[in-house]
Amino acid sequence: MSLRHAVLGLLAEMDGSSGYDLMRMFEVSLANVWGATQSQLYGELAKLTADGFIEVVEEGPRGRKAYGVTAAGREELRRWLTETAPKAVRRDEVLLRVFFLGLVTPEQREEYLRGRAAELAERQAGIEAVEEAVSWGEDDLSRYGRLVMEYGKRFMAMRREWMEWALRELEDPPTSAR
Amino acid sequence: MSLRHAVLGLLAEMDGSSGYDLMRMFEVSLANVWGATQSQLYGELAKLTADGFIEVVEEGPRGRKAYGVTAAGREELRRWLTETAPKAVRRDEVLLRVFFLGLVTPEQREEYLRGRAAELAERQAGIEAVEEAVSWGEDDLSRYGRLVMEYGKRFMAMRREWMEWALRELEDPPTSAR
DNA sequence: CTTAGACATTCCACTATCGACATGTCAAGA
DNA sequence: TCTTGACATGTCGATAGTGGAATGTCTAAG
Repeated sequence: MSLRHAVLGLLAEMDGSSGYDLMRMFEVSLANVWGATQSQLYGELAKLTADGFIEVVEEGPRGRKAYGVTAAGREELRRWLTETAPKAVRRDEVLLRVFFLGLVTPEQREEYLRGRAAELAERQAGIEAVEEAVSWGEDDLSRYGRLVMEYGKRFMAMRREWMEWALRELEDPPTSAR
Repeated sequence: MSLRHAVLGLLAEMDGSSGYDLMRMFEVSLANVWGATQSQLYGELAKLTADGFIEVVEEGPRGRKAYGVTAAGREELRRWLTETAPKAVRRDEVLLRVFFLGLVTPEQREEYLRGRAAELAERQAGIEAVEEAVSWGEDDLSRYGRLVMEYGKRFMAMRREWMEWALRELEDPPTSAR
């Protein structure tokens, strides 16, 4: 149940945000870390309110509701951060397909890997665009957001290198040739 | 809907496997790539059978059912591999928490990162154990499984290095100190 | 003979996620 | 004034995923 904590965390750092504001943060800052759709987000806001972890602190124009985290919400967030263990990612569709690459032709294999590498290049460009666009302040979100961004860069660089290695490996098989 | 294709792919390479056999493959070979629980797996086998992508080719002791991929199944697999685009991962609980690390004490931040690094070391040991235990043959699954395994190693090494960097970054903040 | 443990399947209730749709407000410029 | 586009919230149905329990069979060791 991490969407809940993503919302709670965002709200804790950006008090008085609306669902719409949060949605934008999910799209920009959290895009590669924890995605969310509108329906999920508004649904979670309703549940969090019902559970007493957040509350509407102000109603603005266009039906805008600004939320704030309650004491219970802060406690829940602290509990999640310090007392629960994150579970490791164990799903990667790109890699899953690599596992089955033996089922297609050599040309298709190469096409697949080159295609993924191209996507990666695009995402890399995207992350650099965000990096330049975001005004990095001295607040906590900037501070730790920077760490996450650096991770994203390293991650993509690593994947790129691995793909190049895999392509070489495929055209020139190791030790015992077939 | 990738569980479906993971099952189909596994079955295409290991014809005549039972749900139980597949379950073990998910646990060992696919653990870091695409996880599945029993209930999911058996449910998917039933659906795949209903859709005509696989069929029971043999019934063994203990109610064992050995499955085989049908022509339609092979076609579906080929289609998936060559005509559909994989969607990028965009969920990482470990990183999500890093984003909110500003909400806890410096000691807890460090504890968190060190804890993740320890987990990583464990997983690294695990992957090496699997590497040694698995009999790497010359079949396709071994060939491409090796690529995936190499990815796993690089991934964990990268995360480790990043965590060490992040720890240094936290104790010695960059440019404009606070 | 007994029993532990691997083999093997199936069902269930719950929660999470996705994608599309519906509805409406407000500000600014043509 | 009209229209466009950003702002803003919400509902729905379908599918996917989790975790646990129930049930039973076969084999090998003691």
